[in-house]
Amino acid sequence: MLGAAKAMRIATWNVNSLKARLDKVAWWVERASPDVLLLQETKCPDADAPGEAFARLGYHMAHHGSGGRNGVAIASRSPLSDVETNFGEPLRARAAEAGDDEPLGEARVVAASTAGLRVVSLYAPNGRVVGTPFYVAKLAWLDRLARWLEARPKDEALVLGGDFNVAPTDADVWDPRACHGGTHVSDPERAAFARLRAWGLVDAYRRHHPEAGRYTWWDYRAGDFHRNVGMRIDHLLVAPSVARRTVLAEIDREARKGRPTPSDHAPVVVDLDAPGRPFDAGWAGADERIAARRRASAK
DNA sequence: ATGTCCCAGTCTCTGGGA
Repeated sequence: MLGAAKAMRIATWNVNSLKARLDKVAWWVERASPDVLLLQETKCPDADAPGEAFARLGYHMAHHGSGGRNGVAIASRSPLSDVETNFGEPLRARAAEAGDDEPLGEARVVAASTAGLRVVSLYAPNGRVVGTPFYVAKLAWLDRLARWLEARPKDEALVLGGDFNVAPTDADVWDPRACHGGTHVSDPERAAFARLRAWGLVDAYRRHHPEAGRYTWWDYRAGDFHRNVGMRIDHLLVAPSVARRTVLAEIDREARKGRPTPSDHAPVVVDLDAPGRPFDAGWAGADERIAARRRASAK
């Protein structure tokens, strides 16, 4: 080998309002120093996207949002080109033609080329309740995502990251029985996620971490984070050529802690190429502390 | 515990969404 490629760090994070979280995101950028950061639920209109703040941190930014809800972005230390929003759909016309107008009309995808990669930041619909029109629209959106993917060249250095709102297996939820019948875990949602993997995408976190109990989202209520009552619904899915380059993957639960209020999601991080510095994502000892807390509260 | 947080609009409170 003619010298190892320089290490590169990619992260995805649903920040639950980029405006409310700007200081926390800036702190985390300093902490983790990602080369590429995929953001979801910015809840910003494009005109209010904090491009200047990111420029001061050393990042180029592409943002797609209309404010209020949803909103996605890509921040990269390298320039961004060929920016595409919502899979290149004209926002409403072709979506309505496909019979799944609302979710496709929302700002849920932005893609760009940067640092030799094609990166996609996505925010899948929540689905609310199984069997509702919102759930049906979520499945339609995931189907559209799969069809978009299946039309891509197989040898592309693709990174598909974001909040998929799907926990792929029972190992990705705190209690399969408690979750049964809800969204994020239903067979059709899991089949939609499996279809992305069947095409060839690799779940980068699982490639490095087979253990259960590792989540990316915890409800704000009822102390769910401190009891580790969560789900792994944020993912970095990477093409085979990128998967071979991954040397580390982590979920940074430190980012879910503290005040002012954090996002209800934690960032997912993957490092490519040469091993960089180790990443203490805050899980060391956490399982034992959570178990002890459970034993104490059960008494 | 129906438990919190964020946003927009009705705007120092309420309702919707997650």
